[in-house]
Amino acid sequence: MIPKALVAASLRPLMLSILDHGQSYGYAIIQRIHDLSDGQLTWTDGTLYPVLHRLEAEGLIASTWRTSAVGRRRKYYHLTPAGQRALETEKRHWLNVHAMLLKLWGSPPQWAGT
Amino acid sequence: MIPKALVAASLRPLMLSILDHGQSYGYAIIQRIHDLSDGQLTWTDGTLYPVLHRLEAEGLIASTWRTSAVGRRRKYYHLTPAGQRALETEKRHWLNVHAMLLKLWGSPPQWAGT
DNA sequence: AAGAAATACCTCGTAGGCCGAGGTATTCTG
DNA sequence: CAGAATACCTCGGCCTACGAGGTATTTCTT
Repeated sequence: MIPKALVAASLRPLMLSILDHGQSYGYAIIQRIHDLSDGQLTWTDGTLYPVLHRLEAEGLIASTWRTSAVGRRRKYYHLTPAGQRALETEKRHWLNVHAMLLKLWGSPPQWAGT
Repeated sequence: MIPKALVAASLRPLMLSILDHGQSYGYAIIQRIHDLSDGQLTWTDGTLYPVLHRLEAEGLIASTWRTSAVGRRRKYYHLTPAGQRALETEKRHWLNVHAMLLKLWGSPPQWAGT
C-alpha cells in the first residue's frame, strides 16, 4: 500500500494531469487512477470529491452537470486556464524533488573500507 | 515554494536516502537537503527532529551521541538493516507514482478537433 | 416485477503529521 | 562579554485523507 503522505502529494498533480487529457467525472477518474497504477493506487470517493471541490473552489477546474439521453447524471470536470498553469507548477515541483532523489540514488552509498 | 504535501511525502525517502550514504546529524541533514535542492527545499528543525525520533522509534535508524575533542555534542544517526529495507520500499512506492505521472505527461493531451 | 447490485454523487469526524514558535545549552566571533 | 551561530528538543494549531454513513438513479438477476 502506497503511504498516505505520497498519496496526498500526488493527488493534485494526478488529478490535474488526468483532466488535462480531457474532461471526466468522479467515478471515471477513480477507475483511471486504478488502471494507471496497475492496481497499486486506489482512491476512494471520500478522498476524491473533497479534492474536486477544493480544486473547483480554487478555480483550477470547472464543472458541468450532464445527463445523457440514456444513462445517469454525471458531473464533468475540466481544466481552466489557471488549472493549466497550476499543472505546470506542480510538474516543476515534482520533478525538483524527483531530481533530488535521483541524485541520492544515482551515486552508490559509501561503504566501510572504500 | 514546494507544496506542503510534497514535502511531507519526500521526507522519509529523502531522510533514509541521505543516511544511506553514511551517518549524519540534524543540522547537517538540513544543510544537505538545502544543497541537494539548490535552495528549493528547506527543512526546519521543528520538522526534522520529530521525523528522526519517529524513524528511530520504528527501528529504521539508530543514534549515538558523539562529542569530538573540540566542537559540540551531536547526535549521529545511521540506517539499520530494517531501514535499508524500508528505503527500498519507499523507492518502489515513489517510482510507482512517478511512473503514473510520466504516463500522463508522456502522451500529449487530447485537443478539440483531433 | 421486485430485490440486489452497481453507478454516481455528497458530507462528517477522526486521526495523523508538518512546522512555527518557544525553549535550553554550548561554542565561536568581534 | 555580548551576540550570533550551532545543536538539540517540544508543544499546539491547522490541514487533510478517508472510513463510515447517506441519497438517488439505473442496471442486472431471478
